[in-house]
Amino acid sequence: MADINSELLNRHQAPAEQRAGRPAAAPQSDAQLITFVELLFFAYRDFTREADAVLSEFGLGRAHHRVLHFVNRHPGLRVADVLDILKITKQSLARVLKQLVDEGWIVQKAGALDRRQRLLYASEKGKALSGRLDTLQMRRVAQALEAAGPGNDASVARFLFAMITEEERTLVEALLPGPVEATATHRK
Amino acid sequence: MADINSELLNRHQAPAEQRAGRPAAAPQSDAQLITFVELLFFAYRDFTREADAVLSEFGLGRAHHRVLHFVNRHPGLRVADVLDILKITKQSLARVLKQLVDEGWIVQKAGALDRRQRLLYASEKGKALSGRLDTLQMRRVAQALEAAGPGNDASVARFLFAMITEEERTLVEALLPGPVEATATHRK
DNA sequence: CAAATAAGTCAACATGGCTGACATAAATTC
DNA sequence: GAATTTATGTCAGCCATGTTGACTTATTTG
Repeated sequence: MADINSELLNRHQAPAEQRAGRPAAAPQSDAQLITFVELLFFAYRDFTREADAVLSEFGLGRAHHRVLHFVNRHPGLRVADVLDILKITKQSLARVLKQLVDEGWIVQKAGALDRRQRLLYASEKGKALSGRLDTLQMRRVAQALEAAGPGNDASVARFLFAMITEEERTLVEALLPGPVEATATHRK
Repeated sequence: MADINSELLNRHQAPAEQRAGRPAAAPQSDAQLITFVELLFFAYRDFTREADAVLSEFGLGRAHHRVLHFVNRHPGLRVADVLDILKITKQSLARVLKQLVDEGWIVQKAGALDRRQRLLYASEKGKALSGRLDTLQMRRVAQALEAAGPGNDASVARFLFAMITEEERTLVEALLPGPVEATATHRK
């Protein structure tokens, strides 16, 4: 892995303007947009790292984390809700959910109104683990928001929110702790 | 999936202040930080969707995309470089790289100085596919940057960059088309 | 009561990670 | 020049997590 840095440091690409026929009036050059594409990959790659390491101590994976997280944040979530949030199939969910229930991270209760429903709740143990993982990820995010600069939280939130497929945005907004526009603490 | 919206819309959680003993001076409330954690999940989930769909038309997956992308962007990349960028094992890479080479998306040339090296280049066909996928993802990013607000590009870039594990940042910066601080077109 | 719905389950398969062990060719070092 | 290190490839197998399709059970609803 020796000299990847030295090799690459002198390889910054030519400006997009001298590439395909794109007017200079474009809001972003291709090179700038590619920067964001690549940053998203790297950011997400590392975003999940610490949590994955903790999870593996308990014989759990990222899939378990996602289920536990949303169940913990939304007590009483139905199985169908989780499927809709994660966009995975019932069978994929079944595998990880079964383990989470068998090992006591999540408990199921029949719905009071509709007894076909299995409402999901994090157990004390589940809450503790979910909280621990949340702490790791919140710490990383907090640090990154600081780097973004004070007063820029809402911009970052709007960016991430707009990355979501349009049809999904109302569901996501309903799931979030609060409206996307209210993520700024320092300024509006 | 009927009533997830109505169920959830009234479930916004109590402010973090009335939770564990955290001073009010904290730069971000827990709820706000969780918002970013969740937004990252949803944003990335959808970020990869369109590209995955195109890739599957060609019998390729996300792993192929990542290799092809970085090889296309950095012609002459060595196998060891790709491993270091993607943080996967040689055997994982071998599987997808073999297919990319066998099917003519990527070509290998022995290094001129060190003939043990297999320098990787995207073929014309590979460049075309990579470009097509880049276009999809750049379009999505451009739209999201617009939503973030003009002049906020650099903030978003700094946020994403700071999400990367510290030790990896110099390598990533070397790979990007330009310095992270130069992502703003409208203002500094 | 019939039909629709919520959830669970079985079987099989694909993708993309992983480990460990070993092979080959070329470069480097002694 | 022989020995070692390095860059890459490869075999074999395992694991996690996604997929499809078909079918069951309990319960609610029309």
